[in-house]
Amino acid sequence: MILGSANDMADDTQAQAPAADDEVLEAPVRGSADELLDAGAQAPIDAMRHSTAHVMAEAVLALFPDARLGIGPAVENGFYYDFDLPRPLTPDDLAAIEARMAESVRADHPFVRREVGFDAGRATEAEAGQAFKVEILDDLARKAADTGEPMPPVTFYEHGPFRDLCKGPHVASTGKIGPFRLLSVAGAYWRGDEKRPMLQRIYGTVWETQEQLDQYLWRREEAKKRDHRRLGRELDLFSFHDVSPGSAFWHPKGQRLWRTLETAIREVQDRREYTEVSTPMVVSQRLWEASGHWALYKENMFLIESEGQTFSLKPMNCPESTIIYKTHLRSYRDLPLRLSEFGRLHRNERSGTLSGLTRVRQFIQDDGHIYVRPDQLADEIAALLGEVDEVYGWFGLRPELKFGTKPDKALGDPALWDRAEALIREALDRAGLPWTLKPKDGAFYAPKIDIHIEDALGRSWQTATIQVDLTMLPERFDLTYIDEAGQAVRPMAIHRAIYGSLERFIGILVEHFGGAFPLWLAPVQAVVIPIADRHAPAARELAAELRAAGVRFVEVDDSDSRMQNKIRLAQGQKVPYMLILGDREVEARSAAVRKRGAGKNDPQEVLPWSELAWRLGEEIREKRLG
RNA sequence: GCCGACAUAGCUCAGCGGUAGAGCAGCUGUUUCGUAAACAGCAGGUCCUCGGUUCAAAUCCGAGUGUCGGCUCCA
Repeated sequence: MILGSANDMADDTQAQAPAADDEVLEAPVRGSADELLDAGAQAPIDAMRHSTAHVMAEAVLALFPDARLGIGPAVENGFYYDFDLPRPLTPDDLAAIEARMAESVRADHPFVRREVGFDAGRATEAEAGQAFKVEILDDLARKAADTGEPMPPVTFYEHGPFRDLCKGPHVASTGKIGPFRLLSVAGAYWRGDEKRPMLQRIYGTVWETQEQLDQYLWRREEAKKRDHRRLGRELDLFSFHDVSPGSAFWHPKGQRLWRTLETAIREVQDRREYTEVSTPMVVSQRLWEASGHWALYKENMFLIESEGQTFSLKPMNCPESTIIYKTHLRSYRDLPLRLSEFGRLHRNERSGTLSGLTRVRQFIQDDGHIYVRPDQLADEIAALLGEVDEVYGWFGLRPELKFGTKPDKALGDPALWDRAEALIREALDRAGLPWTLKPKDGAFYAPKIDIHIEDALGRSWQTATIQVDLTMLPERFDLTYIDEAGQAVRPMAIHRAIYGSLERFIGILVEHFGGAFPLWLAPVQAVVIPIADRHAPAARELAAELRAAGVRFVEVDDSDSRMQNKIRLAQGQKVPYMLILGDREVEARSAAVRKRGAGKNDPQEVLPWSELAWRLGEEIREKRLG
């Protein structure tokens, strides 16, 4: 069971995971009034971004005098401000707000800081009908009362007609605000609490120079072009349909990606002495009661009634792994016992959270459960980090490790936690890979290492996980092995996934490569292009020779299109190699090799078939990135 | 789940009360061609679904479904 794997793993990164259009907009830090007041304005650019939020609030208030203000911090690439408004905003409204903002910038109002006594500050907001601001102040007051500290003074920032409760800092005047653009409107719960009112959040971006703004908008457009949902359609990899929301239909070419990845990780797992298992997808409620899922995860499970019994589609593999463990009495000599499983999982995610391949209801996980003696744990973790390093190297992805330690709510003996954390730390250091600490971010039953990767656009995604389970599987399922002294002893369990969810991983790879997969991974590795019909038989011969050499996915374009059109099509499908055959090549049993992305003036090789087959075969075997 | 937007041919989109359109893709024919689009013809639609308003609905209104942007959730 990979708790927190695949979807869950992903879930942890939702805040960082960008929207499809590459928007990286972070939610405000949730919690205390202090944090709500912190505008996120640390760097100078942030001060300008936060100042732009003030100017936007001024514009909104001018258009909607009854608007109530939430908060408006700077975020990565821009800012937002939350408003309670009498009606939903339209794109026209955004244009009107932008126009108002431009006026305020032109007027060059100075930002003026005012400090007033708490009561006066509260009265000011109360008179203005700004209930959310009053709430923030009341929270501050309550906190001061609780800690016995004196009531803090309240600061306002004013510019022109606008005044806002704010810690600052700000730029000197509105004229210092650079080129900006309002981007979108979204719903956002007040203080991030779904029980509180939903406000309208306007996102915007602002930069020092027009060039920077243009560059940013260009990057958003580029990101859209490599959106895996778009490329999935254009490259005919997969599709989604309303008959099964949140579950991909894998087309032949997408399935080839899946197969290639599966074959590759199996090779690693065989080498590392995993044994592969497969467990049922439909599982009785009784098992989930034993594992604790019924109490804590039932909402996310698809249930099936049959003959008076309740079953569920498995959302995780872990409990069933223990059933296989328990089919034998295990000896200390059997450990580590590495059980791998390509489990097909179903999780009934809330409808609004689904998104392409990155947040789905059905996915396949390259799951693994490793049962170890305590003395084997450190070595095993080190080996798993080695797996991650090797596998991510195939794609040119640099794994970023995050070490999550004991959370406040945790099961098991604290001494065991300390020990497990020390072992993880040791293993991380031994691996020599950079890692960061995320205190209290462990699972409730175990500390963990989550693996994040950055795609080509620098966006961070969580994919893999390594979790050290001292309690849950071993205790709940009463796992034991017989030690040297003949005593029954508890093993430790490691939950791990390297790709995580294949769906998500493929989605990330599509975006990472922009659809231009390296040869070893490409669903169409080469297209043989006969110039005229008379070259088609030779083209088919070449294709067969390539397949025999391990280039599995070769196509022959023997349509009656002209060569130019065939090249254009193959280029659009991002096929790594176009092999062109005319009279000269057929005569010499060679092919003109046009590589993906080659321009008019790039030199082009003409290679004999045998050499071509050998070269491409080598490129595949070495998983060369090209 | 919540807020908002969107849903027209396989794809990208136009049409926004008065007989459903384009480009690309597809099919057929002609063409056999040297590095990113040969030419011509044909075919292709419950305008997401259900209900309502209207003489008349792709178009206006309501509900549902799905998708998108966010928020929330996320063992």
